[in-house]
Amino acid sequence: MLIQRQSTSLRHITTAHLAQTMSLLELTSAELRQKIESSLASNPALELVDQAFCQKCGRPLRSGSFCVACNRLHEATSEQPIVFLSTRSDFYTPRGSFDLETDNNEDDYTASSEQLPQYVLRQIAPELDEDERLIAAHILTSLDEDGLLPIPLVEIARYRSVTLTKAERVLRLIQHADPVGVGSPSPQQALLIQLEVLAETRPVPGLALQAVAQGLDLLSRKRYADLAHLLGVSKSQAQQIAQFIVDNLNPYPARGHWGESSNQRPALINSGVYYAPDIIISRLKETDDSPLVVEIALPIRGTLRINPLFVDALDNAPAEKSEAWKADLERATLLVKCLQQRNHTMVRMLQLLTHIQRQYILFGEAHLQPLTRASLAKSLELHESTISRAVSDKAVQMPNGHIIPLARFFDRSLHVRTALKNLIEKETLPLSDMDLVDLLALQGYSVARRTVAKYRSMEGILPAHLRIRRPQPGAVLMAA
DNA sequence: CTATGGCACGGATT
DNA sequence: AATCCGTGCCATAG
Repeated sequence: MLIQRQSTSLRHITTAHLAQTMSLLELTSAELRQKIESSLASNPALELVDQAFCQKCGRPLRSGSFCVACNRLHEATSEQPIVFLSTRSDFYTPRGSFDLETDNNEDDYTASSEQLPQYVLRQIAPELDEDERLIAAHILTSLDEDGLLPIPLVEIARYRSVTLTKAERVLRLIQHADPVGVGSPSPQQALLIQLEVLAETRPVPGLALQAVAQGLDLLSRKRYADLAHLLGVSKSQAQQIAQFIVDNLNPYPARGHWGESSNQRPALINSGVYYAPDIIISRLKETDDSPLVVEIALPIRGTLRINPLFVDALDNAPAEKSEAWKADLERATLLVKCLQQRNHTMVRMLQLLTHIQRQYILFGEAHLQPLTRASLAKSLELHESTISRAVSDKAVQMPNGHIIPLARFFDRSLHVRTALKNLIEKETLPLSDMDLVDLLALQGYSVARRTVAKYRSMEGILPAHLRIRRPQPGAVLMAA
């Protein structure tokens, strides 16, 4: 009702409204959370009520997302997935006291509810003396939520009045602890350290180092052609290197690896800490015809709303403050509205998306339905750029626990590639690309010979004449 | 001569 | 408007 009361005054800023709705859409829940936190801190008109409300009827709720009366879970069918906004704890990487004012208590790291810092510290504690422990604690509590160190190390050294060399030693230990690369000042450094550690246990393509060191921006922009040029190799080799990097490294150590490729041993990079997905999909029951349950991360626990006290205070506000307060209220209302809009769009999109890709979600990559953002936009009657934004950078946790980018749902060729992989795995005699074209055609996939070659190299599979007849489907990654 | 990789073009997608 | 992706043609390796 509060919102309604303001809606008249809102009318004149609908353009701003739209603009902000869009920008909220493309944020991941973690990013959105930051935004909300900062708005909350700077805008007195906003208030966070530590109370959840049933998403159906709006009644106060003790746990879950629906009240008992509205609990529709039993109505779900295998056709109709259940999609709702959720505050389940998996979505939150607890990062405890991060108050801007009071982060001067690095000393009592044990008292903090942070998990990553503790986890790292426990690993390296034996190698540290008392002083160094304090430095480590300082560094670890300063990490941002990606596990990177946003402030210069010198500053910490100066603050702790120790030499930079000493601080560096500590940082180095931290970086080599489990999530490898944690505490690095930049994603690039994190990657370099991960390569270094990785190289201790298995061969790493030498060019990967160069790619990260010199071509990182090309890499992240997927400018493989330029990257290839930089490294002096072919484009597809460059792509293979990029693939290797994506598969094995993680520029944001505090996030878990962006799953898939089950043959990756999680020991090294993975840890108790993982990147909280934006969406979690699970089954209601263990059966194959079970309805899907889709939970969309709410960026914050509790409910964000306009503070009623603030509205009351507005009436008898001192004249000179009145304007500023009104502005605050407007911004706050806007944010709340946009948030609702974002949630609504996400729910609608996921509903349809999970319905279409049900087979893929349950039975794996071979069943991915080729789907474009455009067609989804059309059936939802949304603009395609809306879908693009809603999809970009989001992470989904699948029923099998893997965390993948939401964009994977729109892969145009994944099903063909997996069919291809299967064929090659089952082959007794190495099949040439031409043979593969025919076999794929038999399965209903018509692709050109050249395309088969491309898919092969995407999957890191060697050409026929270099494959052995052994049934050894292991991960052949690089051919030097 | 056959199997593959490189490059580049055109249409689809974002 | 920018980018991605499948394909055709040609060069090269085996």
